Amino acid sequence: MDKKLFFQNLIHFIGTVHASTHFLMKNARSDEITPQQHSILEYIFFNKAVTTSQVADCLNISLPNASRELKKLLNLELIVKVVNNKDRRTNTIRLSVQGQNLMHRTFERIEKNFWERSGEMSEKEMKAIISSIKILEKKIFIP
Amino acid sequence: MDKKLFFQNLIHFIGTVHASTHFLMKNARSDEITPQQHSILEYIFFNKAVTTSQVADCLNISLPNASRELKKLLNLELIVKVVNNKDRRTNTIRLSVQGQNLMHRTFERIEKNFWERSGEMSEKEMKAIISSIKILEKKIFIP
DNA sequence: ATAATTAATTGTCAAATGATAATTATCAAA
DNA sequence: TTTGATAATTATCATTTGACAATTAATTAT
Repeated sequence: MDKKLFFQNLIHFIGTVHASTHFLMKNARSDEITPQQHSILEYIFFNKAVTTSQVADCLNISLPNASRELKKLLNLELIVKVVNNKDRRTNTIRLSVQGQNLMHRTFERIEKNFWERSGEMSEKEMKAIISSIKILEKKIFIP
Repeated sequence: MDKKLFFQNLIHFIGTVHASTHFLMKNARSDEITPQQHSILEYIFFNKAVTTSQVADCLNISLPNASRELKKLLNLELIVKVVNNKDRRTNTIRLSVQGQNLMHRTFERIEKNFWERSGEMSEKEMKAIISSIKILEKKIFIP
């Protein structure tokens, strides 16, 4: 298989994932927070504990701006911040209980959108999808 | 398989795709355009011909703001706009040659980032990935 | 033919995000 | 222990994006 063609397929797939995401996100994001703040909370949600630098690096935000947004989230009490003992310049950031609740509520709305679009799904279909996801997560979209 | 668990896996996967996208996008986006304008160009790129309303709907932008961004892209000569004969209130928007070139250059940088991260990939691996993508595109991320 | 819709545009203001310089605190190495 | 590097913060300004009202032109329905 041609590498060029392979990559084209991949890019196309990423495009469709983004399009689907836009659809699933409709009316799903809490209006307490901005889109970027949602991305940050989502990132923390999946990674459990992160530093300011990690947020900046992984979401392509400058460190000062990441720090600013995290401060806002802290003021909203959606995250908690603890200074690391190992290296006291860094801090560990986690979701607060409120932050977790907010994300859960958001995911519920997304789930609603999802099932409305997809309709019923057989056991077999679900299993095929999950195993496809596992393959892609192993080889391409390393979590 | 539990529907709830199935959806959790799916959400997690979408999260990893987004994270990977952020990584692949590093230094890839042309600095002639803003992030949102890039999304719009990407959307037009994959859908060939779209209307202003479609851009607004699919990218979750209000119609006035979509119109504004498209006007900027038109001034940059990255898109072309033709009034539809069927319904003269609407217009068909496509990438200009310049717009196509810009996207191709962007994808080349993304591709470079991708192979740097992934290293070599066997024929067998590529085929497994493509067929996983096809399954997901058929059932979940309908293009 | 008129009225009611619809797609798109323009203009305006507020808010979010991006970029950059300067500062503080901590750590690591010479 | 001084020097240099790193993580994070604060402050500031420019740009981008979001929200909304008003308008125009074309279409559809009555």
